[in-house]
Amino acid sequence: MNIKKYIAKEVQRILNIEDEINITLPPKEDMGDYTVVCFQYRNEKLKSPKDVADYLKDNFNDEKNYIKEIKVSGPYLNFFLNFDVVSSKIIEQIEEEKEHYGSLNQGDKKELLIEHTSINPNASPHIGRARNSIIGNFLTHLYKFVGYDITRHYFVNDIGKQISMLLVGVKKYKDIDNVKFSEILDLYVKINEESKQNPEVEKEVFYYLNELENGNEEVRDQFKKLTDICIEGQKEIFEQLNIHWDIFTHESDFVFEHKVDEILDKLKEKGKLKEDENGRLYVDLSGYDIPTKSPVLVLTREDKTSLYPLRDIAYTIYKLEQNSENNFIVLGEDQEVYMKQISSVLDILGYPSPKLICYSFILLNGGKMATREGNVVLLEDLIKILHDSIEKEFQERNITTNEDTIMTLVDACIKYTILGISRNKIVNFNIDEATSFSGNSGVYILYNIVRINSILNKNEIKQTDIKYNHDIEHKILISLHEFPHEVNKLLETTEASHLVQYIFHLTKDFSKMYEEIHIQNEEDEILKNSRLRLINAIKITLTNALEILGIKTVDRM
RNA sequence: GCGCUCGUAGCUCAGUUGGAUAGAGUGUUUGGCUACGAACCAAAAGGUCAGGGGUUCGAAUCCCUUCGAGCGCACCA
Repeated sequence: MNIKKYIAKEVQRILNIEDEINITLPPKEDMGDYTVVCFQYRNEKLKSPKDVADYLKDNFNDEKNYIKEIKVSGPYLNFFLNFDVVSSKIIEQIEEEKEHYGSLNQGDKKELLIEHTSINPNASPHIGRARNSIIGNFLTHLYKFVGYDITRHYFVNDIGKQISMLLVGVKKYKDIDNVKFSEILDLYVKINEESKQNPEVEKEVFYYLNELENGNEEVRDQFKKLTDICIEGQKEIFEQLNIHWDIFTHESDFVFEHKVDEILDKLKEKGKLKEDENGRLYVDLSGYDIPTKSPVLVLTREDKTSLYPLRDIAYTIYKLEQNSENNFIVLGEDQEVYMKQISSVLDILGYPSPKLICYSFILLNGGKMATREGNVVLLEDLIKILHDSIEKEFQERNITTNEDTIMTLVDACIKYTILGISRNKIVNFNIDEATSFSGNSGVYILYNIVRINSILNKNEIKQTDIKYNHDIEHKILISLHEFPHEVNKLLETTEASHLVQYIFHLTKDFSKMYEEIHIQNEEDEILKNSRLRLINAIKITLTNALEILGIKTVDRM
């Protein structure tokens, strides 16, 4: 059953048009349950929107008896649903589909490849970087939910200047065999400071880079050792947020396996590879619409060692060869133009481009976070702070709990907060707000699901007739029925904040229902059961919605 | 300087893709735990939707312009 489609079809039939009919929700509940705005359907015969509304009302054939009343309110045509018929259909659909409710199996087991995070292996991730991971993780769960078969990729940047810089730092202040992940960030900040004063550091950095690209096995081992420590450390932190990957690909592989040389050869064949007076190789991208001063992309240094774009192109082609149809990448806004350059090169080489999901930065106290400068809030620190304050909340309430529950709440707080803000909006990170558990927060949502559980555990659901007699119940029913539309919308916009809004409104409505009407003490057996089934349906829908965000629920808290 | 993104309540953000009187959370003031968990609910106050112009039945939403913020603009990754 799809009530919107039902109404839309009938409107199309009456007006004899093919246009997509936009069905909206009226601004106030007492105005109706669904609205058709009639301005755009005026024609020769029906000159005013009110004429259209009247005409639609008079000719509407409600053959399934879903509609109780149709009211014309100026240019608006408002539909009041017949809940005696519709309620049980909505509830039964959710009960049948359970953990799949909301999915229309849009993916149909097709494969989908997504790359996200890919942090430089020189430090512990900060919350700015985590936005990438959390969005990537959301997309993974979204597409999985609608039936795609997902492969998650992580590009290990193990060959760049930063990692060489770090190597110099570690060698200087520490021992490469004994350095711990937790020490890496300090070492990295320290050596960056020093390289500003001492040009010798930079020299050394390039020395190791050169040796690496020239196949010096010992240097290669050292790079590998260092990146492995970092990647393992990062994985451990992301594990706490239940974020994982299937495939880790090392950037250096594309150099050692001469994949980058193949790219250069192909570009040469196409006549697009040029060399400047210093011996650097670059691609000429004139003809492509790229907002840079000069339409070129430099691929190698003077000594022909590869620059990042060249290795990235090789990597992207590797991914495209596995999946060229559903190929996603999550990148910060600073990479947007760069990605256009890469796409242009891919086009020259005859490849499509990955679908780019972009997001704006997270600012700290109004300023940008920079690993190099050390002014960052580390994800692991945020996790600790949240963990401790949640633990304290439990103690104050005299509730015994466990580590799993606390960590699920921590995870919910972080993801809910980050995903609640539109991707292209800058996030001003505030530690006090991030650790607030009241109002619109992940904890609020999980708390209300716990209240539902608490009632369901004490009462058995019997399959009786369904009836509701309260406005808030009707409002919730419509929200529940809207969920598959919401998921569909997500696939178009890939904007998680829409779903966060949906979750919050539904949760708030439940909370209101909980406050205003009896459930387990209701004497009318049919009403009581209907309400139990309603809150169970709310639980299923919320759980599914949270699953899409990558958030788990708890039974008790 | 040019390009992209953003500017909505004291603060943090929504706004159903151009529709009805612009909404939440937080903060402030106030009321509610002898009914299912008060990490909750209810009420009040709070707005020149950055400013100006335009498009039309209708604009926070689209176009132009000014101001402000973030990001980017080849040899970092």
